[in-house]
Amino acid sequence: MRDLLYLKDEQIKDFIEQIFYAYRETYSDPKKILKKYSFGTAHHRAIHLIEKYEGLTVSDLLNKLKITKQSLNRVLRDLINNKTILLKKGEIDSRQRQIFLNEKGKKLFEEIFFEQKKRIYNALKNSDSDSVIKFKNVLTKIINE
Amino acid sequence: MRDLLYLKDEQIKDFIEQIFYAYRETYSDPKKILKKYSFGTAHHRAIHLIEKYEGLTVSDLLNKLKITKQSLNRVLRDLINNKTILLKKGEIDSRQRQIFLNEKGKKLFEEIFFEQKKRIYNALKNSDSDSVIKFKNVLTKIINE
DNA sequence: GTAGATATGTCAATATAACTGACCCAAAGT
DNA sequence: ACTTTGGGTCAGTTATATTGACATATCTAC
Repeated sequence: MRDLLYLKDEQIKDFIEQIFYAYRETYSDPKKILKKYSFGTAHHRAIHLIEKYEGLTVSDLLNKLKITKQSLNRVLRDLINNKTILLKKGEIDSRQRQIFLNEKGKKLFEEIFFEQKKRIYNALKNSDSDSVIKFKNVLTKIINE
Repeated sequence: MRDLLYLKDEQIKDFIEQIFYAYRETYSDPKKILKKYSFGTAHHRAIHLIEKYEGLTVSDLLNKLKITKQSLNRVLRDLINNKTILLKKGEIDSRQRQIFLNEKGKKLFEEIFFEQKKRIYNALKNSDSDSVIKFKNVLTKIINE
């Protein structure tokens, strides 16, 4: 049997604590910028995914965020009113809406990302690629567990 | 110069996305148990830290959670009323309050932790110790950046 | 020993982001 | 034609955080 002595409860408690801190700090960094636009972290998460998965549908976004459509709708409405995103009818299925950042949204994303990437970049720049790969592998396993 | 080609923006965006998922999933698992006691994730985080740092003071907890004392106070009041925690006067400085889980709190913690540890344990059990160490190192760097 | 700083607790109002439940329309699939 | 799906919306509620003001007890420094 594999040696699991390094995997004690105290180690697991550490991870649970650290995952909280990592999330909180990572999403705290761009809050000042968001506030300029009267947006919060809910808007931030949506913008992040819309940039990363350009043209994704409302239900795609719902599945990633795992919130109710009522909650998402408030966020999307704000972003539309602010001219940060635009919705297009789905090409294949015209019931669907595909979501895109417009020019203003792209600029906002870059501003947010500039602040947010610093933390990750600085943490990783002194790590070797093996550490980066292993970090990602473990993170993926935690998510898909 | 070190080769940083593996550290592109798209990789960093992945990490930002994955840190969100990892946090959300890790803290979702015990929500059913918390609900039985009419507690939420705010209570959960407090219980976790009180268990891990037994006897910590109110200001220690504030520094870890990084919320206002008014927010924390609501949580602590709920936990005290529920007889989950108890506060003792600080031994050295009697202005301080040291926080402890009582018997009921310890049982609740174990119940929560049992649910929550599964995800982390299963993710790590098939990883070698090098992966676990490197995962922790990167996570620590992200937090302390 | 008194003045000021510190640790904690509390009242009140507000903001953010989520929830449940009900209902609507348009378009697609059968 | 009928049902299902994707999306939007109204209304009310809950959970968790905020700001600001103020109170009390205790410690520290002079």
